[in-house]
Amino acid sequence: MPASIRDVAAEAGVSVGTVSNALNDPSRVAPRTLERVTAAIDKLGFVRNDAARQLRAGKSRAVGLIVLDATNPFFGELAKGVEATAGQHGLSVLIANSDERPERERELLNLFEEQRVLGVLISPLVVDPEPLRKLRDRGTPVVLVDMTSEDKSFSSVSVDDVAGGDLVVQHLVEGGAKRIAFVGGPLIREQVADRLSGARNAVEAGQATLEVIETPAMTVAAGRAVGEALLERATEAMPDALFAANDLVALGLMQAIIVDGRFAIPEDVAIVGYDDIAYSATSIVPLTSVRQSPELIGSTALGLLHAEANNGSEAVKQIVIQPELVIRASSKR
Amino acid sequence: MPASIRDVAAEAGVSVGTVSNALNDPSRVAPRTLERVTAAIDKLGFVRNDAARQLRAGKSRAVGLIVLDATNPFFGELAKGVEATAGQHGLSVLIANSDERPERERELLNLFEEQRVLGVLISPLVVDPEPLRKLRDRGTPVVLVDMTSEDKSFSSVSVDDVAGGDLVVQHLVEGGAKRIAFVGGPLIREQVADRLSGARNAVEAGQATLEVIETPAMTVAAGRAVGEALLERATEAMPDALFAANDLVALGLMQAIIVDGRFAIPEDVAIVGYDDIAYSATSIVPLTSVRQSPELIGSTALGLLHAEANNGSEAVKQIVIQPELVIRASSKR
DNA sequence: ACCAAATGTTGAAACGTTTCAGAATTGGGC
DNA sequence: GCCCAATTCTGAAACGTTTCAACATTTGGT
Repeated sequence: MPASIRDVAAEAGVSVGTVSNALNDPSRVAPRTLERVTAAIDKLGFVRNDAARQLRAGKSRAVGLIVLDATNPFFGELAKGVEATAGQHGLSVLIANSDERPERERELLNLFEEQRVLGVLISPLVVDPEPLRKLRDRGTPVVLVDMTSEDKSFSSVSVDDVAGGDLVVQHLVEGGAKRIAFVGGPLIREQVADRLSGARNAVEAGQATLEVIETPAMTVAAGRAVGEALLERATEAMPDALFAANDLVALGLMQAIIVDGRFAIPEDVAIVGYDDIAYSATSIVPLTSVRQSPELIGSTALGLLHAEANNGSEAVKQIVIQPELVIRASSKR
Repeated sequence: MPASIRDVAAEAGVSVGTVSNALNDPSRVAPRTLERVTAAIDKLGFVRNDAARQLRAGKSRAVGLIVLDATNPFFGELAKGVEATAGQHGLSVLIANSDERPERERELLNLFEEQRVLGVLISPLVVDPEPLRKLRDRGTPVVLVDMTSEDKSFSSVSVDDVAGGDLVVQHLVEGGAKRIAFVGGPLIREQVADRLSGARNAVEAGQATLEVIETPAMTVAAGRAVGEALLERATEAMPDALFAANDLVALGLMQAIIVDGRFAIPEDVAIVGYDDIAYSATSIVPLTSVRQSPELIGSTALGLLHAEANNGSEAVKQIVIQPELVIRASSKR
């Protein structure tokens, strides 16, 4: 039974209304009174009960963030961006983990709605927008993170993967690449397809050829397998530049080529990855990569949420962030 | 203005008490009534207001988790362990990020206390236990995660680093290592010192020598620097086994040795790391490492918290988890 | 058919805060 | 000393839920 505002009022010899004022707008209470109230609070160890405050206010000062995988550093950085911007608006952030399980995602949405959060930021799992739409229609703003919304009724923040692919291939061509291979997959994944499509744009503009090598997944192992296959080719059939659809694949390619030992990176083969995970900078040959700036995504998303919470649906908009090429040794020549 | 339980009661033609019962213990209400209530809930899109429920109940069904760095996969896995076990007890988890900043840590503790969480799991920043002690004394159980408590008044979950160091060196000696080097630092860090001390125990039991090479930090770059220094030695002065105090250092050592090319891993030099980060399994030569099982730490910590919330301070205890050696190619011989 | 027990339902109180209309006090100008 | 305005303080209502004693209805045994 923690001390309530009533206990504080009694201890300080004032009314509860005064204590409340002292808490929320100290300028409205006389200095002497304020002092007594503060003393009483300290003495009793009073801590405001947020449930009661929120019940009265009808809504909370918290936003919910649902990420796909707390283990992925990408989402950690995203959360940091969200938290930083939330702090500026006096909001707090509740982070939860859908673990890529749809039923967990539903549970969390319900939990957040019961909490009457100010809004929800979500990196959605499936393309079943029904629960999200319902939530939004009942008055909780929803912002999609790291994904475009098919329909334009949700705010969203995503990254321009076409531009990213374009950047990479432009850079490779400028470095003198003639035979480029794109490695990644499956191609049905929107992000992969967009990166490839950006690469195609850039190749057409330049003087190079583009070969596509599809992988079943984007892992180090998949990259290594493709690398070993490439090394069996005649030397003249070897691409002189590899664009991997993410960093893990790029690291796998790099490992295969280094173990083989016949080709130097970047002199004989340049390699570029995508995502700029922390380990890219520390690989044997530091990896050129495309940085998506998860922190920026996070803070932008929170900004949209805040706008929508204040101005309603007229504030809905889709923001596309431009990626950035981070050039390191694996492609420098 | 979302629908309240009162609106549902009116719609269904029953009293609010009945709706509440239907929500919390459906078996207590007649099937026909239950049906009407459910229909009314669906029709109105009613979602329970957790603030009111919590106000009435006096406490919430949520626990707070404060981590040092959301970006570190270690804490992501920890969070998963906590969430899984919390789910079994019908609790939800609010994750927040202290970002290694003391004032942020205090803010979050206050936020959680205002929310009247059932308890707090914290990977504490500094050794100023005062705010934690106060929180605990006001009735919120606190469990320290990944850190031993100097005094025994807090529950805690930590990992036995001495045992981990012992395991590693035992394994190396069994593989035939005669001249082992320990690489890591600074040695004032408790975890590093403990790992070294475990290594010393094992060396004394076996027939090998142990050299200590202290590093200023535990990064890939530091490991690579040590590796390059070792390679300048006469061949017969080269250690035949390297125990790195974490995986990043081990990866750096490995990179230096592979680039040099004179020594084979593990035939000439065995390498073992510590932490078993995800990238260890995918390095050029898969790395043997010591797994701390953050998920187990998390679920154990939540268990302690739950016990303390139910049984009070008599449930306080310190748990030390035994680490596990994961043997991969870098030390197999 | 009757009674007791079991089952189902009601309605008001209570949780701790904020809000706000109005009461009380203070202070300045004359 | 008096009046008006500005400042400060008060106290009760309201937020939406759960709880629980009391009331109502059904069931089953005889």
